[in-house]
Amino acid sequence: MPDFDNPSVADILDTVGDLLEISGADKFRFLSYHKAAHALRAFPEDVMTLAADGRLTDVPGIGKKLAASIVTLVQSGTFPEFEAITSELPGTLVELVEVPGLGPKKVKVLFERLGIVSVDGLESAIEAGKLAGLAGFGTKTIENLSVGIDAFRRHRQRALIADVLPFAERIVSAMREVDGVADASYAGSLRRRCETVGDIDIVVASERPAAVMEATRQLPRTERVLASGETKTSIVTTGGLQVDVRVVAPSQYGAAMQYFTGSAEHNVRLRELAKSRGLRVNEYGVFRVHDDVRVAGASEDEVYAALGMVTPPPELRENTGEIQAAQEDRLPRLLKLGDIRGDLHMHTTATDGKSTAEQNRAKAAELGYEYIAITDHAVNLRMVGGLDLDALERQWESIDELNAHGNGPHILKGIELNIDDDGEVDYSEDVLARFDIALASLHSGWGQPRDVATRRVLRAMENPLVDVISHLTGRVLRRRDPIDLDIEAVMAKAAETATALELNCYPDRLDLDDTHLRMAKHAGVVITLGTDSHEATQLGYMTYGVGQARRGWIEPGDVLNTLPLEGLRARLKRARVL
DNA sequence: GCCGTTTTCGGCCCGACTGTTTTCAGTCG
Repeated sequence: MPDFDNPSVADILDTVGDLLEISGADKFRFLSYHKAAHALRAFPEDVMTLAADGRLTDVPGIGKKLAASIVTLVQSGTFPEFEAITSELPGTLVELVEVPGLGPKKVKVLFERLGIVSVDGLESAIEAGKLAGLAGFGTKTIENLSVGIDAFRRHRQRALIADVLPFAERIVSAMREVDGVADASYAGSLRRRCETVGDIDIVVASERPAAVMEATRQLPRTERVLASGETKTSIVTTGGLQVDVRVVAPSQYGAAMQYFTGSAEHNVRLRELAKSRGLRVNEYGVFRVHDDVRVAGASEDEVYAALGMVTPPPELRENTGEIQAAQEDRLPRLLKLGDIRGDLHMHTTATDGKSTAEQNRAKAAELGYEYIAITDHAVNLRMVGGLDLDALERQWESIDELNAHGNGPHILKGIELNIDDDGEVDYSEDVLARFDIALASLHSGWGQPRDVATRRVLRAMENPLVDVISHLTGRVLRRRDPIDLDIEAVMAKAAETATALELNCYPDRLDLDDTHLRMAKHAGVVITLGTDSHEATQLGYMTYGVGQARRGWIEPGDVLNTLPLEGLRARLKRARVL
């Protein structure tokens, strides 16, 4: 029986949905595939169990038809609808839809008229001038497609941390079950909490490496074994992700973890430092050069101590000042998930969210939060039903009701405002004054010149009732480049006006990035963390934001929502004028 | 294709922006 998990089934459903859309199928038919895929990804039970128990229809969005298809899929590796659509359209068309500027309709034209089935094919066709004269493809569109292809190439290589981390954790669990294994962990960019990762590095401590190598080759979703030797095996998963598993003796585990966690730059600097002390560092330990005696290696702390420093947290290991800080024992005490007392950015069914305020509060209670802010879209974002004054009154009333009755985290009345072309926001001052917290963000104008875009953000920060600028650059990882902003000017204005900047924790945003965060800290700008959750389960995305914050050297004192509720209120910008 | 139901079929959100097919389709969110 083929091995499937929720993401791999979801990926197949998404492919069918995309191909159906390209083929011109009914909108609601292809959307139902995407809805089912999305629900399956977030569903807390495994698809194989659900299929075996006949409970797939428990997943919202999966009805009788899709349940039967999924059962067939997990039993046979395919299902009739998948076969039918992939015989009509090549599956590679899906990648073309990923190119910014290309949607299903244009992809269909490219396929039918020019036989283009891939991004490479599209690029060749553009270079050969074959698109000229094609209906719907003017000079400007063709020009934009070339840019889109570049962006596609630049962004597609690496996987999002949120897509990889759960899989890596399952591999680690599997490795720990292998006979003779003393310890196992993921290392590399994943352990450093990079926002995207190119592969998964696993380090295993065992005296019986052969058993570990065998277990690696047998991992679920292994498509291809690239290499498999005595202590190292590399595989490629069905999702195209490379996994490298390395086995060392338990006494070498710390050195191997240090070595494979990197970064390369961090390790180079460390080895230079070791050499100056008459030492040598490799994945097996720290050795004295003159007599080759091993002086450390069982633990990372031992390795770093041998080199005269305390252990820097993995998130800092980029050779950007952490080694000197570690030598001087003045490493920051980085933010931890447990420091977060509430989530300051989420949407509800009042706009484009899937959960109610009450459901979000229930999830927040699970997470141990003291408060949350409901921050639905403001009126000018009409495409998602942004809230007008009447809708606001209704929402405030229901929040008052929830806060008065029932227990759970306190709900703050928030809003996500739109920064318009002049840097103004959706409501007048008297309305803004009635929120507990107001975020403002860019939702348009992605191609604007730097000075124009920057002016909008600066203007918004001058509003005394805009507390936070949310997802500052608007980037979407692997999909949309950040808007071109004068970040320095933004930081200076934020500090001057006491406007907080949000670290948006949604996995494909993670906006601010690590560099911006360090800039903010340096400038004395306060940070908020918000998940931008569109359904209650996504409140769990906070962990990815905390990882990013740590990469940005952020400490609890830099973050507003580590404060208790009254402390938070007192520190929001509006407290100065209200 | 799912869902809810006034149980057997109709509803499923929609507006702004872009480029171009100059009156609107396609993309985006």
